[in-house]
Amino acid sequence: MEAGERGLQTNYVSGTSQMERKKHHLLPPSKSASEEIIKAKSSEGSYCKRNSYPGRNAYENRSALVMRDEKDSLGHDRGQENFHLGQRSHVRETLRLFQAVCRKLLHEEEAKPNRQNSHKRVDYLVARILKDKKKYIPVDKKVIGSVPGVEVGDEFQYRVELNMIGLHLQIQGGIDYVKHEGKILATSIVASGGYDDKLDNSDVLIYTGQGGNVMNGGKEPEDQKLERGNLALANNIHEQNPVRVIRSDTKAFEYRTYIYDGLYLVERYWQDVGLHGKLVYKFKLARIPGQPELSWKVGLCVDDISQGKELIPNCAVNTVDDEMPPKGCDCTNGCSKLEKCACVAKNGGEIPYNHNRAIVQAKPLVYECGPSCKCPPSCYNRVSQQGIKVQLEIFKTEARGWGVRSLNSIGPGSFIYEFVGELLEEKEAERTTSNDKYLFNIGNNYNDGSLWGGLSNVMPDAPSSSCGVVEDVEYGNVGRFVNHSCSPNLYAQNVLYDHEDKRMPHKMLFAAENISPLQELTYHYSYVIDQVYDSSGNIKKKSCFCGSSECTGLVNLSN
DNA sequence: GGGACCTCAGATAA
DNA sequence: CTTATCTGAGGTCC
Repeated sequence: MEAGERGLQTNYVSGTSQMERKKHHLLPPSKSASEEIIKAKSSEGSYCKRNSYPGRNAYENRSALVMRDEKDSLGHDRGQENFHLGQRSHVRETLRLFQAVCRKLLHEEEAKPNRQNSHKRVDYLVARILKDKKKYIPVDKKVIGSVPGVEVGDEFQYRVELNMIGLHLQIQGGIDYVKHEGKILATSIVASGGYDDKLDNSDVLIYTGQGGNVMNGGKEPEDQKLERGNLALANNIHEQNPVRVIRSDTKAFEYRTYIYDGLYLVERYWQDVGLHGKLVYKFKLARIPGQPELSWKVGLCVDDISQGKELIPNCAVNTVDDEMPPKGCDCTNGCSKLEKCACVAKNGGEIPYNHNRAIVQAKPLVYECGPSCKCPPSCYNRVSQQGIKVQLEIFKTEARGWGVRSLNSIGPGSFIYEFVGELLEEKEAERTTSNDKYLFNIGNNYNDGSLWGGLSNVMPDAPSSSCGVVEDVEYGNVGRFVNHSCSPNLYAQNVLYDHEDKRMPHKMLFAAENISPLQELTYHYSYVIDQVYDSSGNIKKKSCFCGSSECTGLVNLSN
């Protein structure tokens, strides 16, 4: 295999013939960028990259498309695999950064007393900033077929995110296309119900063409023309090249999401009379078989999934005893007067959460309003104390025993659950730890880089320093089932609200990124190297199967 | 109070 | 340089 070809490969294989396959392997991201990434990532823990991608339910049994490739030529596909994994962390990093800065700016907007001259479109603003800072995934030419690093089931909050990672390069347009050998071919579409589409749950999608002022109510409706996006989609039929489909789910839990639904082929198109009486184009797209099932489809039968399995009840109240609580704030208006609120002061002058209850950024310690505060439960500074909001489920993973996943989409910064454990002095922890208990340090997530100075460090991948040892005991909640990952999607945040003992903060787990339904929740067990010994004095290590490209392959703990 | 509808400013690619 | 575009926020109406 030529090194240069590596980047040309996409994960897509439709037919069996080499000729057919070639059609779908077009227009890669830049070769130099790909090679750089491969170099940077492939040396890290390669043997750990087994069956699953980091924390993705739908990928545990991997895409059949890739499997087929692996049969063809093993060496070749390992390179491709590495490339994908490298790109994947790149993609995740980019999205996290975007989301983190969005939360930050949104937070600032919310704090403004009058919203007159405020930026209404935080998404555009942040997109611009990241573009200027060259944080976008570089795209030399538009990719036809799978985009490396993006997997079926991935979810996004804003359209610009699709643009940022090269999944769909139109900011608002629904049909993205590229010129190829004198013809325009559609590369991706966004189906969000703006037009009169048939968006049922089958693998067939009837997509309405663009134009005709269907979306623009101000103008006279016209017949749609077979040009631009419509022409591109029509051309796809002859070329048989795949189209990436991104669906919008407006009925998602909490907020709307865009979901990457995988590759489709345009089968035919026709004209129809639209709602306004003018002609529109309709395109029939069929999902290419062999791709991972979409979780939102599975989500339609949530009841089936949860049957016979344990659904987690609301988070157990913490185990801290009832010492006299400290004095809280006297705010009666939900602590919106920042300069007057005692709790806000403890947080450095701001409420650490957005109005949508997402934590803005990791801090060494977050002070929520507590029982002694006069503010109502609806106060923006009461989030994690209100317990689990997402539906969690314990499930059997492929290679890691039991794990935990959510039945809902989870927005970045959302509170997930409280780790209920018991604080122990380190020595005592060593002494009392038996083989089957979880023992690990909970780091504090303090990150000193200012947002603008250290953009890439806004939301840490893993706790950094340690400040105590927690042992999960028998009354431990869902946290005991959450697996370790070297590139986790949760992180632990210290929170105080019902007492002021900084040695015993609540360990609250928040989402570090957008998490799709049924995707496994993981976090970094921030262990301290060489700290855990077995009974004969040997350091305990355990193979790690998290599948992350950053995986070291070993977890130093007894598990 | 929430959902459906409207309006309007918008950034970018074509 | 226009112009089109399955945004996204905010408002209104029921």
